[in-house]
Amino acid sequence: MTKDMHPTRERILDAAEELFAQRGFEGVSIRQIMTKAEADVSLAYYHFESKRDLFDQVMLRRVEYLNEIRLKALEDVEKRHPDDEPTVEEIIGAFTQPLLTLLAEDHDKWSHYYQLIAQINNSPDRGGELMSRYFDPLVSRFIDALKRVLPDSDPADLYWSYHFLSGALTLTFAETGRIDNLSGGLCRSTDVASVIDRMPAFVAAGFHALCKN
Amino acid sequence: MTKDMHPTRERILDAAEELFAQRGFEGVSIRQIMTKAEADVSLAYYHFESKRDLFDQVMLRRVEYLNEIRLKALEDVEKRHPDDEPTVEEIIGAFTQPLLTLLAEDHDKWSHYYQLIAQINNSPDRGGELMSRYFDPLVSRFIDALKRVLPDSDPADLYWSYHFLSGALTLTFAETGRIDNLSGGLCRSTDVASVIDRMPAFVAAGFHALCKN
DNA sequence: ATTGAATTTCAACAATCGTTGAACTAGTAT
DNA sequence: ATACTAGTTCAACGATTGTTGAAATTCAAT
Repeated sequence: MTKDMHPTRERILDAAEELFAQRGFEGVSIRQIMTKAEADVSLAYYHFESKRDLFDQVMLRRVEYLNEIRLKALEDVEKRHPDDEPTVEEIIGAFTQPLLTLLAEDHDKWSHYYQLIAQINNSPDRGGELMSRYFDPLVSRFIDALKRVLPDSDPADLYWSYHFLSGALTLTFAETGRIDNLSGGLCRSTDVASVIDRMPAFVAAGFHALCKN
Repeated sequence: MTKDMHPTRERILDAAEELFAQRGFEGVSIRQIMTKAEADVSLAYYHFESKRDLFDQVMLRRVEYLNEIRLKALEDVEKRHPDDEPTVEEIIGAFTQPLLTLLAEDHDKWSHYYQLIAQINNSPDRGGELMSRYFDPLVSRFIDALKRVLPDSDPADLYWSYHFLSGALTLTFAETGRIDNLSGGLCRSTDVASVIDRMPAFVAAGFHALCKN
């Protein structure tokens, strides 16, 4: 139990995570967060330095764990192939499946955090900067692995392929309900199992089409 | 010249479009918009009913034209195949190329509007609702065309494939600069030509992999 | 020159914003 | 009992928010 377990601090982070995810940083006030957390407004400034710091701590609370399990998934794939090379599908699976599995297993815990990531990834203002800070070391590790599997491909093709993957993945995280409308209820944004079944195949085919050897 | 050409109104819409795109609806104040538009604060309420109405008019100003040219592109593809069926690549090209061509030809005019769409598409709050209102009639038309080309595919596969396409396309529109960081400058978010060269191939391969006949 | 409508300016409103300092409570160690 | 620290409450600050009403200006039509 090395985790910071102060209960009030955790309640504030939970409330902030949900509200930031739904309405963005500027769309939510400290008062709304503290009302949802059932705590006094001033407690926000006892446990955090500022609104911006609160936002940063919301991001930091879960990002480290995510990067850990995704790195481990990639290392497991590589260990499974001590002599030959893994497939593109296996590497992409290591990138996406840990996230999707968490979401499927405990939707209430992860959905808001993923929605927040979706918003940041598509935010022209500081989205690139924030996503790079939190995820690029891990992403570079994955792209290196893909370079090894596709050694004769143009690196630009690989980066753009990752870009398309990133867009597809984070729109899934946003869970906007649009696919529900569009399909007349046939598909549901929150149906993670359907995404697990389909996204790796879709994305891997895109990589193969673009990053030919 | 049937367009509404009131110059002040257009300047307000231009300023609002750029600021909403960068910082979101709640991240921008009327005063900031009117300062950029070099007009008095009250003029916002002479030309528009409210901040929300201003936002809606920013959206409406360009959406009709976009839907027109994309529908025309699809009809052109279909006219080119009076007897046989067009390819998946052709239909996806009709969906994406008109948008990307506009962006390549007049980046200053369209980039902010596209950034706004990227943000809305990934906004958990009202993103699904807004995107459906503005684009779903057109999108349904495209999915129907794809159903005709892939008659034996599961419709759910088609809707999810479109979902992945939508995510890849709108993250491109966001132009966050992340691919610039990640690739160490090799790729640039604003390089539309690179996207035109790659996205249709990537996405079409995904459709084929998922929506087999 | 005068009317009248369209457009713009100026001043202000109540509400809410992020943030702070001082007082208060609870519990632990001396 | 006392002192100390962590956690919490209360009241308020200056600034900014969306919005409005009335006055001033512009300009074409009479």
